[in-house]
Amino acid sequence: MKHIDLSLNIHYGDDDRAESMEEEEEEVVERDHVDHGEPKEKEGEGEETSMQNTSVSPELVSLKAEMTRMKEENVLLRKAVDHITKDYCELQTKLEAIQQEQPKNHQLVLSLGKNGLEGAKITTTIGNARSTTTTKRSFLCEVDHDPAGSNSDLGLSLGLQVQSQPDSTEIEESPVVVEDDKGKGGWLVEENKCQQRPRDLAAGITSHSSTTNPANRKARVSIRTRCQGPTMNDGCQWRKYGQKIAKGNPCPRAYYRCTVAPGCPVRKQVQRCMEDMSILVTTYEGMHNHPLPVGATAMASTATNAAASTTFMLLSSGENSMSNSQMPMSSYLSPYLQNYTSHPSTWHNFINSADSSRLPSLYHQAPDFFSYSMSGGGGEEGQWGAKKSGRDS
DNA sequence: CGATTTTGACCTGCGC
DNA sequence: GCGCAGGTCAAAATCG
Repeated sequence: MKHIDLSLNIHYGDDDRAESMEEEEEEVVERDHVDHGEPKEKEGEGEETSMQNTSVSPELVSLKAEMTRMKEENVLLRKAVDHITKDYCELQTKLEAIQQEQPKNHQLVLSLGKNGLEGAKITTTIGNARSTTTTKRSFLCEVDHDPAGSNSDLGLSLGLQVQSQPDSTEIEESPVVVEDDKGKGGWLVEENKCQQRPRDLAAGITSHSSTTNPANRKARVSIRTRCQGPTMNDGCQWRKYGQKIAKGNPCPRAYYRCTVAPGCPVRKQVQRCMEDMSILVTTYEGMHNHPLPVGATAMASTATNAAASTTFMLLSSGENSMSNSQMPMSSYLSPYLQNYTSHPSTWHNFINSADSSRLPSLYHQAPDFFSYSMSGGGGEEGQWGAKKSGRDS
């Protein structure tokens, strides 16, 4: 009996990615059969005649037709991958340009303490976004997402843009911000009480304890994401060093320390949201004292290294806990994320091209992935999130 | 056997 | 000063 190899070898430079694409291809083929509602032999009609003449089984004919279709699909996918790779490179270039501007802007943010922010008029320019904002306690940072796509080529998907409000308009506290009802446990206050503890001094941990230089204070980023696993995969290595049950939330809070480099002061807390157990609240603190892994470098110069590393972590947060694979998935997911933030249609394409069963939360609650709150060293906080692109969580 | 996780104890800051 | 809550330590347990 003749053996026909229908396997498609698509090399995307990443095994998992290639695997998911291949699986997706198979799904496409199956879906096509259903959608067309006609025998698949029909497309290979010309061949079928000759095949019948040579008394070849219809099964072989259908397999041939299927193979042809898959080849075409393969070509399309290759083009898509090339296009995405090219976009990714362009975005990285723009990101670097933004990174050069960002220290200046970030310093502005850090120089404003909690009290200093109240009523302060902030004029910030990041990328092409310029805004004048009168703030009450916090400001919102939001990924620019232009549904019309007119502003899609600005690389703003990685930038922080102060969401403008007309003067005298107060910005509401975001529900994403981790802050208790007394307003004392949240980041705003914590920034003010951030001190270097003797134990940290003994351990050589460089806590940003300065009370006079806000820029030296620890930057903290709180991120909410829908995640089934115990934690998110952000490309960094973390070691759990403690767990506590915080008051008011039955879900334990886990404490992790970065172990990529010895002595790295970055820590993160992971806790499930009490209101919605599917939401994982991850809070990062500190700055990495080492180069981030490949997958975690793409956004390393946003507000903090931690903020950067988590931004694309969101995509990998599905079933994959960091413990089962340290592969920086973000290395290939970030371009999709970046595109999504400016191209909802691209995001949709990515979703369709990925194996959605492996990214359940990503697929169904994509908008939530892009919300995070952050607090710079000065006690102010921001939050950004991609605007919804059709699919509600 | 080394790395990681678990878990109770301990430390620190804050409010009363 | 005391109690509470959050955060960290470190020994024991577990995992690969």
